[in-house]
Amino acid sequence: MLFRIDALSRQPIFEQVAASVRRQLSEGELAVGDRLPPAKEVAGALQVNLHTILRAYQLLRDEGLVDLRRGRGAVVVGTNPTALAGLRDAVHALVSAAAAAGMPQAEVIRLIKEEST
Amino acid sequence: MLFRIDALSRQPIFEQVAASVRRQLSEGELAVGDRLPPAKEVAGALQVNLHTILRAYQLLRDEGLVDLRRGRGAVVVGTNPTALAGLRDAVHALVSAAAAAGMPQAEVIRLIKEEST
DNA sequence: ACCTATTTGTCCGTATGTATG
DNA sequence: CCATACATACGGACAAATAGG
Repeated sequence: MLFRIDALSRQPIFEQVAASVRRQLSEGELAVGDRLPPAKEVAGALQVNLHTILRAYQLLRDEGLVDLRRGRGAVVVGTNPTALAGLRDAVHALVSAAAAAGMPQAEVIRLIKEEST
Repeated sequence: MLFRIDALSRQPIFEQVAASVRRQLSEGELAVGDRLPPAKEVAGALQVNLHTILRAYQLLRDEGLVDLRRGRGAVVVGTNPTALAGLRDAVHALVSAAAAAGMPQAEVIRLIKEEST
């Protein structure tokens, strides 16, 4: 996998790494189900700190592009404009809104059931 | 400002701090335009690392609740009435999307729980 | 069922940069 | 110019989940 980082750029390193992954996704060099290299490996290759790569990965996770799990790594999950992707966005939007409002999960589920009827 | 942290909780400290702010927002103890105490100050009071507080503040920023600027601090920009309005919309959008995808309610709730973790 | 290695998650500490006032 | 306060990055430590032997 290719990660090109410009140390002189004013753009943060973690942003550059995330952008690198996004670009490969949009160009089809990365597909759903593909696994990103372990953060430690990327950090070594780019000679940057492990945390910086993990931060990039976590950013991609927040964007819904990858699934991040301990012991398993980072797996591409997004990038397909399907009905399910829209649904995933809807879930994310709802959970974020609930968090912003300080609403507990149980109440969110109650609202879902109420709305479904 | 009150920040209560439970060191024994399995919930991360930065999440507890963010939740603390969200709660004060939803209860009107914090209003738009109010400024959160400097991260350094909170860190000192709670005896946790500065970064942990900054991470909580950045999470709140990502949720659209506060505006974060260097030298200026963290200022509340969002509040619960708007958040609650957005939440109603989010619930409606999700239920509609689930219906369109033919997804059963139980599965939607499972997704909510998964996303909430 | 057990153990080990892998990999992300969180937190701490420190240093330096940069925008604001 | 100077103090304040967030932003990024580095490094280290330990925890927790996963996978494989």
